[in-house]
This record gives sequence, C-alpha cells and structure tokens, in this order.
Amino acid sequence: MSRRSSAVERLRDQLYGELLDGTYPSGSKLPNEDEMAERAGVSRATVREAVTGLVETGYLTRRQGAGTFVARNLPRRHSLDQSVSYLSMIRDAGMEARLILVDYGVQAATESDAAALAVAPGTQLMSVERIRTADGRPVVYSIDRLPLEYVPEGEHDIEASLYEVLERAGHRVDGAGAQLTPVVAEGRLARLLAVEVGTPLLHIEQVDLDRDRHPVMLSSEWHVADAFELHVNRRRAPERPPPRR
Amino acid sequence: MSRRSSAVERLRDQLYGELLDGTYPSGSKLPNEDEMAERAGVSRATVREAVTGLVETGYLTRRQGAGTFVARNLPRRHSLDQSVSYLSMIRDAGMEARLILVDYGVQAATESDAAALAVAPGTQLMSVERIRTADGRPVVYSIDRLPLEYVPEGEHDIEASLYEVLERAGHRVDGAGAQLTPVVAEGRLARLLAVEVGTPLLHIEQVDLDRDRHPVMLSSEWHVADAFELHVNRRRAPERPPPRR
DNA sequence: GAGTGGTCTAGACCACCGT
DNA sequence: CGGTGGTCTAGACCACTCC
Repeated sequence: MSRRSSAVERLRDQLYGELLDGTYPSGSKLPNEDEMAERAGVSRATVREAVTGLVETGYLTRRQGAGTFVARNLPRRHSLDQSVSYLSMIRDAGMEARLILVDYGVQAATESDAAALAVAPGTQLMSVERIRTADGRPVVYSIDRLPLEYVPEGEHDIEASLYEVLERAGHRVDGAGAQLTPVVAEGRLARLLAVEVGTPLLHIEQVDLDRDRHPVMLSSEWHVADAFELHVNRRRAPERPPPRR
Repeated sequence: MSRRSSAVERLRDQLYGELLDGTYPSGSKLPNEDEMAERAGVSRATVREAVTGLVETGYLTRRQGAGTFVARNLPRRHSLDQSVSYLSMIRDAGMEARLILVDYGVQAATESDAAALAVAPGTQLMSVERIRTADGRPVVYSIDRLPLEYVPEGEHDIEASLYEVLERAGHRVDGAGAQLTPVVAEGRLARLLAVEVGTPLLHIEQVDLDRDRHPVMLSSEWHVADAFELHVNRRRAPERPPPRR
C-alpha cells in the first residue's frame, strides 16, 4: 500500500470532485470555512490548506469578507507548465498516443551536457531517440540523454516512459526548465516527422529536475505545430523586494 | 501608502534576500524551523508558510527528517509561466526595452472575441497594435483587444503598459492562458518585425485573466525566435483522483 | 535515538465586504 | 453591523533521516 492520505488531501480531493461533478458550478459560492471545517470534522486551518491548494492551481478564488467561489475559467490540466508528459497531453486531446523507438545508444557526455547534468565530462550517457504519435501521426521527435547509471540493466531498449525508468531508479522527475524556440523543419527532421521542408516546428530544450531540483535528464524535442495544442497557464509573479547591493 | 506587509511576507522576503546575497549558498542547509521561528520572533506555523512560498516557486527544497535546503538550480524569474510582462523579460536579459505604437482603434467584438471575453457580440473593443523592441530591434508584435469600458477617457493612445491601464480601471491582470504555435513570417508581419519571409516565429494566443479568472483582455502575439529566450518552468502536476462518474 | 520536517488542533483577533 | 476570509499563536504528536 502507498502512504495514507492526509486530512488536507482528502478534503482537497473531495472539493475537487465536487467541482467536477457540478455540486459547485462555476462562479458559485462555497460554504464558509467554519462550516466546511465542521462538516468535514477538521479544524479551520486544515480547511484553509485544502482550499489554498485549489486556489493556487486556479480552481477556486477567495474574496476577503465575501467568501470562497468556484473560478469562472477553470485552468487546463494538461498544460506545458503543469505536466511533463506529452503522452498524457495527447490523450487529453482525445487522441491515441504511441511511442516509437528510433534509435538508442551510449555516448560520452560532452562539455555542455556534463555541465547541464552536473556530472564529469566523459560520463557515459544513455541516449534515446523517439517519436510520439497522435492517432498514428508523428507529432513529437525527441532525443533524451541521461546518465547510464540511472538506467537499470535490461531496460536499455526503452519502449515505455523514461520518467518511469527514472522513478524506479530513485530519480523521480518533479519539474523541468524548458527553453522554447520556433524553427523550420528540414532534412532528417522533416522526414522523421513526415512534414514538408519549411514547416514550422516548436523546438524545446529541456532540463528535467528531481524534487531537489537536481538535473537528471536532458531533452531536445521538436513538436509539429498543429498536432495538438500547447497551452501554458501563466501566473503573475509575486512582488519581490529589490536585490540587495 | 499601500498595505502593511504581513509577518509571513517579511520573513519570506528576508529569506529570499539571503538566498540572493549568498548568506545561504546553493545547496546549503537552512536553520531548522524552530530556530528560524525563534530568531524571527514568530511561530513555527508562520515560518512554515514563508518557507512554503519559496519551496513552491522552486528556491528551497524540504526533506522530511533532514532539513530545509537551498535548491541547486534556482528557477528563472522572468519566465513565461511566472510573468505576464515581456518588457521585464527583455530587461532581465540585459537589453533596453521599448514599446512602439503601430495602430489603435475601436471595433465591434466578433463572435469569438465576445465568447472569449464573456461579453455580448458587438460590444465595443479597444484594439491596440504595438511592437516591443530589445536594444532597438523588433522582437514582439502584438494585437491586444479589451472592452472599451475598461479604458478610461484620455488614455486611448496607449504608450504605456496596458496592464497598468487595466489595473487603474480595477481589472488587475493576475494570470493568463496562452496557446503556443510556431509559424513562419510573411508579408506585413515580416516587414513589421524586420525579418525575412520564412523566418520562424512563435505565435501566442492569450487570454488575460483577473484574480477571479474572469477574462479581461485578448492578445495575439508574434515573437522573433532568437531575440530573447522564452523559458518555461514546468512542474509535475499533483496526483488527482479520477473524476466521479 | 536525536533531530527535523509533516500534520493537525483550538482559539484569538484583524481586515474587508455587503446590507 | 454581521459574516467572511486573513493572519498568527502555542502546543501536540507523527514520520522520516541520519548517525
């Protein structure tokens, strides 16, 4: 069994379910915090923590003196900022997602790879080239590189998610930094993605991080423009004090 | 004067300053929560809330039983997910940012604009076309549309930030949903951005939302690829319960 | 086993909204 | 003014890490 869930998680999940099933429609007002606490048999602090989680992800809004309300434009769940899995994004768009292995091998880390992964130059890296398809059509071509020691023996022919491989090796990916650049398809890239030369593509250079923000994998990806929508939930940055001098 | 800051904010800002000024270098361990509470003269709950804010934005990590540590790869501050201002992104990249007005006017909302803004079709919208430059070079061309009633009289010639105009009108932009698509430059777009036809561009269709996630402005933007880096901090989505049936 | 973060409670008082 | 969220305290016990 996995870990027992906390009162906060149970309450958050319950509220989340009630948002989805229409108990609290968009724009409606929730019971006040004292009442929610009494109903759920927990303290108000616990209610606040559960509600805060849903406020931060954009499902609820709070107005001091007025109440807690269901947000009017619920956020996308499978967006670039909130997920690291393209397969789930493709499935979320209602299409059948598949992963095709193009090539794989072991290579020595270049200077820049080594720096990005915080390993010594020359460290052996596993490199995996794959294509993701949506309803059979190529939509993402990627080259992933990760230290060979993270890949258990016998898993070198990667057909499944590299995130799962990393998680089993104790390096669960918890976030990433991604750099976006538009490019045009040419040569081998155009052939692999089955598009014409000159077709616009979105290129993403990404560093995957574990929960301590330690780098565990590098990804270079090329996305076909109109295959599925790439969405980003943007949030206003909190005001920050000026850096000290 | 604006509102007095809370103990949580003061502590968070103090810790943030100490991260930047090297008091706590990357990877180092912070004092434990009881000690931070005693030093700051607040309760442990207050410390936890301040630290939680910095954990969520990626500056600190916590390990139960071990301690609280400074993250090893500090997040980018001016990234797509954490900011809505391109001028600050350009300045963050060390370049001089300017805003040039191309055209503006009033038009009736189309069906799709009206739906996205949650107003009646035909509602009068202010439309503003502008170019942002970095060190004098065009890097973003945008068309923004917002209900005319949000724009105070005498501010129709927008030279400054539309976000400031909206904030003064009581519609502070607090977040946005953005759709990313790679395209290639052609015709007028290529001329305005001073790039050759066929140059890859990043197209962003965006809905700006207020703190209640009510739509307040629509933006269509085209970004020159190599002008400044577009970065996204990605986070693994929390596990969610399956929707009820 | 000592240290540290994770969870939760009960209660207090303040700030703001709307009637 | 009553109702509601915003902030904060003091204390308790649990779960995990590391020596």
